[in-house]
Amino acid sequence: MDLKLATEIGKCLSNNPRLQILEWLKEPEKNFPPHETLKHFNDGVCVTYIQEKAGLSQSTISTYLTNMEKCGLLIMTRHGKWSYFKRNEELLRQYAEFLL
Amino acid sequence: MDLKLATEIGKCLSNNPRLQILEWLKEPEKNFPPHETLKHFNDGVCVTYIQEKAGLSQSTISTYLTNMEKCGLLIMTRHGKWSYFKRNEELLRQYAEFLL
DNA sequence: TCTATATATCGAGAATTATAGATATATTGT
DNA sequence: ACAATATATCTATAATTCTCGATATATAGA
Repeated sequence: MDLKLATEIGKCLSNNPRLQILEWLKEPEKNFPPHETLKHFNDGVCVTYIQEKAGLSQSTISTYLTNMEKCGLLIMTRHGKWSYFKRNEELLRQYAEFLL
Repeated sequence: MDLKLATEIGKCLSNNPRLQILEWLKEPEKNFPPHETLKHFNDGVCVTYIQEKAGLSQSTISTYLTNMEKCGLLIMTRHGKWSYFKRNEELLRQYAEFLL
C-alpha cells in the first residue's frame, strides 16, 4: 500500500453514497433482497439492487462501483447480464493497516 | 463512529498532501527537525515545519490542519505562539474498525 | 434476428474542493 | 506600546468531483 493508492481509496471513501454502499455490502443478505436468478450472495449484489437502494441514477451508481473496483475496494463478478459487486476485505485490511 | 463522521474523515484522507502529513506525523522525530523552543515531540509538530516540508502555502496548510483537527484526526496543542499537531491514534483506530 | 433487460460509457452543468495571496489575530520580547 | 513571528481566516480562481440524461454495449430469450 503506497500513498498514491491510499489516496485513491480515500477518494472513494470521501463520498456519502459510496461509503454507504460499502457499509451495506458488509451484510448483503440484511440489506438487499435475494436475487431472482442467483440464490446466494457469494459474489455480492448486482448493480440494480444497489442503485435502487441508493436512490441515485443508474449511471452514477455504475460509475461509483466501477471506480471502487478500479482501486480494489470492490471485487466484480459477472454472471450473465448481471454484474455483482462485493467488498474486498483484504484490501480494506491493508488500507486500515496503512493508516495505523 | 457514524457514516457522517466517517465521510468527513474520508474527505481529509482523500487528498495527497493531507494523507502525506498524517503519514509524516507517525514518526515526527524522523520527518521533522527538533523544535528550537520545545525539546520534545509529545504534542507533535508545529505548523511552520509541516508547511515547509509539504511545500504548500501557509494558508493552505493551516486550513488543512484545522480541518483535520475538526474531524478529530489530529489533536492540536498550543504552546506560546506555536500550534502543535499530532495524530489522534484513537480516532484512527475507530475509523479503521468502522471500515472493517 | 429482434427485443428486452442490465450495465457501462460519454458529455455536460452544478457543486465542491484545492490552493494562493491578502489580511487579521495571537503571542512574545524590547 | 511597538515590532517581529506564528497561525488563522477571508476572498477568489482554477481544478476536480457529483450527478444526470443520453447513448452504447453485452447478454439472454423468443
